[in-house]
Amino acid sequence: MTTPRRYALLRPDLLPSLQRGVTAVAGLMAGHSKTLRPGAALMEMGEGHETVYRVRAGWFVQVRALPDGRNQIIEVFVPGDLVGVKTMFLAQQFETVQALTIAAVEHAPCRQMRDLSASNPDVSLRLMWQILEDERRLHAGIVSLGQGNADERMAQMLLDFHGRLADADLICEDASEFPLPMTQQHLSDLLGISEVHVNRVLRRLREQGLVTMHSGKVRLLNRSALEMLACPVQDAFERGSLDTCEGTAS
Amino acid sequence: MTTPRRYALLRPDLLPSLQRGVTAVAGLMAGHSKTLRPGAALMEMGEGHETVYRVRAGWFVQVRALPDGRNQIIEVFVPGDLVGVKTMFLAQQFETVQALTIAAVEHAPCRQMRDLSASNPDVSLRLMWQILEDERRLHAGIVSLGQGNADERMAQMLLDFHGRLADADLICEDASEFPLPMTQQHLSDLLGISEVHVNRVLRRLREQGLVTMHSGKVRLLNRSALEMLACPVQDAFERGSLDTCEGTAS
DNA sequence: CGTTGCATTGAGTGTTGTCAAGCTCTGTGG
DNA sequence: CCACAGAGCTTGACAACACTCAATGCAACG
Repeated sequence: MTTPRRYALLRPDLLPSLQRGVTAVAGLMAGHSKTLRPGAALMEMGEGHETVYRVRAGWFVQVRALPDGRNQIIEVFVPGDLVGVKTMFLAQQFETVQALTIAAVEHAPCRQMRDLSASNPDVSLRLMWQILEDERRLHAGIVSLGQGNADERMAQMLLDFHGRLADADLICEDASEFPLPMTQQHLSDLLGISEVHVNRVLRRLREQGLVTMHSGKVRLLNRSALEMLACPVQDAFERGSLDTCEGTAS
Repeated sequence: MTTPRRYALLRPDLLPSLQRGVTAVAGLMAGHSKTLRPGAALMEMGEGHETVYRVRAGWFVQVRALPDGRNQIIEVFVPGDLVGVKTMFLAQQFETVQALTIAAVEHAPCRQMRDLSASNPDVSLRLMWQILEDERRLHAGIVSLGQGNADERMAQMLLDFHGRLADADLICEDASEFPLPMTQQHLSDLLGISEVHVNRVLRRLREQGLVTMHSGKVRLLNRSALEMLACPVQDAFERGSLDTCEGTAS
């Protein structure tokens, strides 16, 4: 069997262990599920938590609310992601995790998961893998926020979601349309751009024939132009083998 | 015995295990050390790596180089940090880790560390803890880059380093001066601000009597004003109990 | 048919980036 | 001891990008 794209970065010899871990974690959670309405919080900032979740359906965001009313979306979770692995080890949570859509999760007690992971390296690897993936996305986010202008951030984000949904088998790899259940306000909080400017960037991309966005659906009209735009702030993994980037850079 | 501040966020019942893990990891690395000159790379982007390191002395930065010449510093490592835990599991590395100063590291083979962590939950927890700390700082970085203006980012960064050095017992908690072996170019790459603007921000802070920076030494002249400035983008842990923040916010 | 939430647009402002020059310090070689 | 070079720091002038404020459009929904 061949390595799925989502595990392309894993050391190949660890793949069997990870796959056993995925099964074991799913097994522990099987049968314990919960559904949430849009806007409902899965975890609240400032508390300790005793449960670890796996997203079965729907989208979630992890948001840091600043004392003066600003918000920063730190991560977005889609089906298949584990949520709350960190909080298995921490006494306190700094962010709120809330549903963007109608959503369903499975869950298991932290304590049980910790015990299982202590006795089963496969489970431990599964948990570690989730954190490593989170971290990879955080790195991408830092680069995007730190070095990208508004257009680059937007393009990078769109391609990132497209890739993640394809990895999770929620859309076909070469589908040009995919769901994005976020308002422009959400995008603003995710990209660190004002809401008004998000709108202007989207207009520009639309006018250039790159992307349209309507009622929660994104359509990528010119993927390669978008990749060109996002390229400077994308990591090699997302770029794939496509090295067309440094062309006419200053 | 009382919990050290650096472990304040860990679930208290895990503290003994973590401390055993720290010892076990140190034991595995004991005797294998290496020194580096400023600018030397510990790990290079694009390769696989077979070694995990622990910083014994000096500062390191993890940098993502963009194809058009821009750079983003993603993390900074100081003594006590483990470097390369991620790469124990990944086939490829996306960032370069390089020394800012003369530095010394201890190291152990990835494979050995992985085997040890599979058989010893204490070691596994020690590795996990490093990643969780990294992730906590990445979250702080995302918030700072996404929501903070140049002044806020600078203030947050200064307080962050002060706290980390104090946690690592490299300076006294209430010392007002600490080393910061970074050029303004480095700060620019870390904060996502142009080099010229970094200079302007520093001048402003100096003129307001908040901070001075000379030849790699920072002096915090008015810590509480700096905390006030950074407050919006700081997490509750860094703020401590100080809740003076939302005062006159719009 | 008004209300509500979200999207869109324009005008004006301000923070930050860019370009270009000059400065300070330090180490090196004459 | 001095001249020089190089790295890093400082400053000013100007341009660009992004933010704010404010108004309007638009669709869903009761």
